Amino acid sequence: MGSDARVSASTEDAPRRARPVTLADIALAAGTSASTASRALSGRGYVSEEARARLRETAARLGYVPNASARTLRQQTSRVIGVAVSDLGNQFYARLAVGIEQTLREAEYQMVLVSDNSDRTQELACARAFLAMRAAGVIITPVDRAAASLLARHGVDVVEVDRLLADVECDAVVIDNERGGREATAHLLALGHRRIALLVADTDWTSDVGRLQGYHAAHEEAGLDVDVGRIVRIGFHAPDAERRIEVLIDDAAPTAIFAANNLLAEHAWRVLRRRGHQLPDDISLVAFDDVPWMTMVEPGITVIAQPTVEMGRRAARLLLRRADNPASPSELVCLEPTLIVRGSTGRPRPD
Amino acid sequence: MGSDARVSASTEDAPRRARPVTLADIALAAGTSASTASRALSGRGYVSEEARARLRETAARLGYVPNASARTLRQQTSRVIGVAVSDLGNQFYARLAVGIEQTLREAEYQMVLVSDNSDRTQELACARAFLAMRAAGVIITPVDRAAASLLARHGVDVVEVDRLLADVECDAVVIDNERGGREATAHLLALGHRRIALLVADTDWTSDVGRLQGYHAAHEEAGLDVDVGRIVRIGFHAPDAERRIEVLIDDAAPTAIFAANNLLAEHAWRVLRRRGHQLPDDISLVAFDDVPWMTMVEPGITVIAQPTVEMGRRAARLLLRRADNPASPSELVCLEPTLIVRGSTGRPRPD
DNA sequence: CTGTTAGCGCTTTCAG
DNA sequence: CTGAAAGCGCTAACAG
Repeated sequence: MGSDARVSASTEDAPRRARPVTLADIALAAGTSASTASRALSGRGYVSEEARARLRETAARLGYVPNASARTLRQQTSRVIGVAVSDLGNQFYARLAVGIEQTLREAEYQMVLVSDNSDRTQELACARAFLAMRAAGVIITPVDRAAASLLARHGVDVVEVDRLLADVECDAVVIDNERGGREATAHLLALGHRRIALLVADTDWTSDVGRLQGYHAAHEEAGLDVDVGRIVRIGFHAPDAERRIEVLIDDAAPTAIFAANNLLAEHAWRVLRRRGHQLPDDISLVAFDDVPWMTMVEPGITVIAQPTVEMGRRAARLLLRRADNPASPSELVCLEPTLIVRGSTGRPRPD
Repeated sequence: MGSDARVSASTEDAPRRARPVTLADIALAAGTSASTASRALSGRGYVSEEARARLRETAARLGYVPNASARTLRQQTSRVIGVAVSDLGNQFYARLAVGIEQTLREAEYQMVLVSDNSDRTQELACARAFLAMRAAGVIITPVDRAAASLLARHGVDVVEVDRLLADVECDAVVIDNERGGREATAHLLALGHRRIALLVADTDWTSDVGRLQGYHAAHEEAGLDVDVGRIVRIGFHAPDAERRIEVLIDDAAPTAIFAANNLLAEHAWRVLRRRGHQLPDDISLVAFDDVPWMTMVEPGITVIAQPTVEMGRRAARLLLRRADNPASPSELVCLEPTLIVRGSTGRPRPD
């Protein structure tokens, strides 16, 4: 390729790896002291207009970039917010991060985003890293109690998103998973389904447990018993996910499937298509967590949608609020999911 | 885990934010000096086995977390790598980040991920933030020359990913966009298409320019002229993207469309479906950048696939290599895209 | 309004 | 092998 067209520009004027410019350099160049320079550039404390202008100009001319470490060390707090999510490759978490960042940016905080791959060890390592950088707060989709607990013990504010796990007091943003699970199931029951399979992650997270409870509750409200043989718990990276779904279909002969997250929905959908089951005539499918492909496939997937980006924004706002008012009682924000009916659900085939 | 007593005690009311444990605290508790404690815990310098064990134990017992700011300030460099991508919500960038993080984690670097929303101002702000935290290096999907230039001027190693933009020497990872564009177009030409529309982002990035050139090159190789009326340049967040695609279809009556990124492919696909065009009978579609929905819709989308995660990994490796050997000449890694033929392309309807 | 001074927590000479 | 001392760059008291 034509990579050699990339000429090295005139590096003469700027000595390559020059010592970074410090406040002292600026003070010297502007004929003042470091403290005045600090006051002028940070905007805190009294500085004459004249001096401020001169220092601003000097700083710009010299290409001054404040040293965040020095500032953090001195002030014992940073403008960094740590964010640890379970899986960046999953659009749900990516969109959460988008919402968080929007809000933090407006408040001039720096998001430090990390993916912990749903691994307790990695999550704990993240927490430690956030502590090491003296993060002003942490937003986390928790995998294990240890991380939030460690952070809280060190006085770092934590906001849990998507699920509640902490055994310490902290703010949280979730959706009403029980209601979501109930509405998904009730929708199928109302259509006349009586053999509804549930695919749900095999965690003890409140998100999955809530959806499972909703599934039970809907049956109960309808005066129906649940056959636990129709409930399949499948871990995040289970390599045999699709085979287990096939077995479920063969053994339990469900007329409908409720897939309690977007990944399981994708697996279920692929299995159904591969085996030639028609949606919704042969089998109905309801998903949890609306992602773009669900409106692209034919028919579209009926889904319990989450306000994902908004969840991120709210989490960030909780943290900012607490930065202003550390004493405020911990708050649980519970947003509402929405049933969106598309073509993947219909009446069951008469027996 | 430790005593529940301290947790419940501190949850009660006041002094929440206990002073963090420092090296001096550990030294004191272990009856030694801070320097020895530092040597013991960081593993650099001579420490007796006995002292090392004792200090390690004390540090663990007190819940010591090293202060990254102090260390960075002292050592004049950090273990942080800044990563700025154009759009976290786009799976391409998310997967890039996944690859980067994998590799950095193994090398015990901390990724600081930021989305700059393809905005020059935000990108520059990110660069400044990375400078402020004395990042050991930066990986960037560049939007503007200014950011890389600023970083390089301050002696920070930069790796560009996905496109080449810098006017300074730096490492980079791209794919052969020209070849990808050529293969996509040649595939359509070979099928007999003669009116091939091109949807491409309206940037001057090498990625888009390369794909455009490939489109031209394929026509040239086939001895065919390009009608520029079939080329539509559509910006990232263009609200009228789909309307412009409709106009294109109406005005230029293409028998095939080459959508040069996953977003444009999605727009094109939605327009085609909405208007009832059958793929590939009425019109063929080739995309660039394979994402999951392309194997879910019917028919599947023929695509030029990129090794996205691998691109991230390679970028991280370039940075690590340069950390070891700062003097090494700048390297351009160019990976190969792959044509995957699916059902969305076929012979044009005979006129 | 401005300069002096001190010190955040850590690492690194440099002597012992 | 260990400790004392200095200092990274910045800001907050505190005098002037």
